[in-house]
Amino acid sequence: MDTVNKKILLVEDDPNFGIVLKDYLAMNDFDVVLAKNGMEGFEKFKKDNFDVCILDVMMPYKDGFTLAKEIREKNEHIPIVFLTAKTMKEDVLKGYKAGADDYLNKPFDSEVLLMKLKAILQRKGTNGLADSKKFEFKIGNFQLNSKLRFLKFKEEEAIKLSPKENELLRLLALHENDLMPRELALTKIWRDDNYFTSRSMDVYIAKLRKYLKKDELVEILNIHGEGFRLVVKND
Amino acid sequence: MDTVNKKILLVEDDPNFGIVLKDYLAMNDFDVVLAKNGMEGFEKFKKDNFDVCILDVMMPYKDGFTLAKEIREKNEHIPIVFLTAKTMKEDVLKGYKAGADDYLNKPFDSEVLLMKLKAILQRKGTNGLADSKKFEFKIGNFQLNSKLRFLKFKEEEAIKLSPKENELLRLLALHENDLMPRELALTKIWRDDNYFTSRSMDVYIAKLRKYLKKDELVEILNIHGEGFRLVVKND
DNA sequence: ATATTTGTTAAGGTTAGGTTAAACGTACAA
DNA sequence: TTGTACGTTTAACCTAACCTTAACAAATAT
Repeated sequence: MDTVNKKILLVEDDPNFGIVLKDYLAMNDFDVVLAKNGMEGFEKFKKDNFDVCILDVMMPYKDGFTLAKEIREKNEHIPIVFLTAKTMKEDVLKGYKAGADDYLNKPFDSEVLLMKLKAILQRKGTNGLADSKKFEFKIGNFQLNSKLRFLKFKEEEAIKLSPKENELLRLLALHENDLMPRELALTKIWRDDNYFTSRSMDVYIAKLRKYLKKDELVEILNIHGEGFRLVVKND
Repeated sequence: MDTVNKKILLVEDDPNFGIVLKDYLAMNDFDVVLAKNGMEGFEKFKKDNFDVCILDVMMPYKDGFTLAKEIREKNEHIPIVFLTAKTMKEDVLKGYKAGADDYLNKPFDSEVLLMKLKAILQRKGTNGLADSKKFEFKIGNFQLNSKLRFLKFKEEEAIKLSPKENELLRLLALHENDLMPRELALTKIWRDDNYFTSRSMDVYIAKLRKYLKKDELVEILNIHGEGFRLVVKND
């Protein structure tokens, strides 16, 4: 099962309201990253894996709609919820065009927001069967799509991954910054745990390291006798 | 894109409002089936394939939430939009629990409803159940008409496609930019999955690649051991 | 110091896929 | 009937992809 909380990117320029909402969501077992404007929001989005984005519409530098479009380019499945002070129809329409999953007018009932988040997460399937359905990952400046088996660095052309490379990297990503036990990979991916499969896995670790070398923020560390750890610096 | 209208199941007990809304949606190129209550709504749902359901909450015999649950049992992906006269919080919460995709309070702006429908249908994209009806596709600079079995590049003369070529390309297009599993094509088109049908399919992939070579934005990629992916760059 | 684990590269074998051409089958026309 | 046209399958050959094993070097543990 997953003991890890759902991660929310909250982009809200009003610092007072932002902090309050962040704390409220944190109280309800969400991990919240707060960004003060669209720019910062996009930077933070690129550096981490989120389950939902909550975007304020009215923001300096970059409004919520523009941000939403940028986010959609990076991840076409992540749910986006807009917050707006205005009930203006044009805004609503623009929001849906920008790929909104939901829409809330300020002031809104915080309980309704919670309910919407729950509903969205459930619908996207990231709730219950999280691991088995999750196939899009952000690893530093890389984007891993383990369904289509490719790894993309920034705007470079995607590298195709072999099934073993793909599953191994996915497993490491699921345990990002944490131990991924050697035995886990062997039983899950190789379905056998012996000297040779273990050496085979080491070969794949070497391959992945070669791919990931492009980004100095990303590294696969060995924990002697235990397993490996996918480290992503600067969070 | 597709010339076939999206089909909506509208369940609304107020006959005046129901008819007006139905006509309004019909005017906007939806095929609408109107049901006067939950019972009738469910019967009609079972008898046809819809793209979206719009359910009134307050209805005699069977309310919208109950109906939504029954519908969900039959089809876990079909989008459901609730209409309610009340702004009551409990209703909203109950709605999301029942698997709502969206929510509208009466009176609502009909243009907003249209936008929501569009957004929902777009989001559900090509994996809606309306697949079987879809036969016109834009693939980069190509236009595929899988009913008339031709493929047209820009203003050039249309290329005639054989039945197998046509069905295979159509299946790829339905999964544009996503994995089209090898096995899916074999079972759907060849109705058999063995070494020879598989090789036959490869031959057709080669033929399609030859046709599609004209447009460098379009490409059929192989995902080793999984299937193929029709990639369209710059959309 | 010695044994064990890990890092890395390269060679080998196996399977899947890319492509072209010939064989096959069916429908239709002469 | 025989021929022709068309779509599809099978064959053949080749390349690419994938995974394992081997070999040796380096790090780590006992």
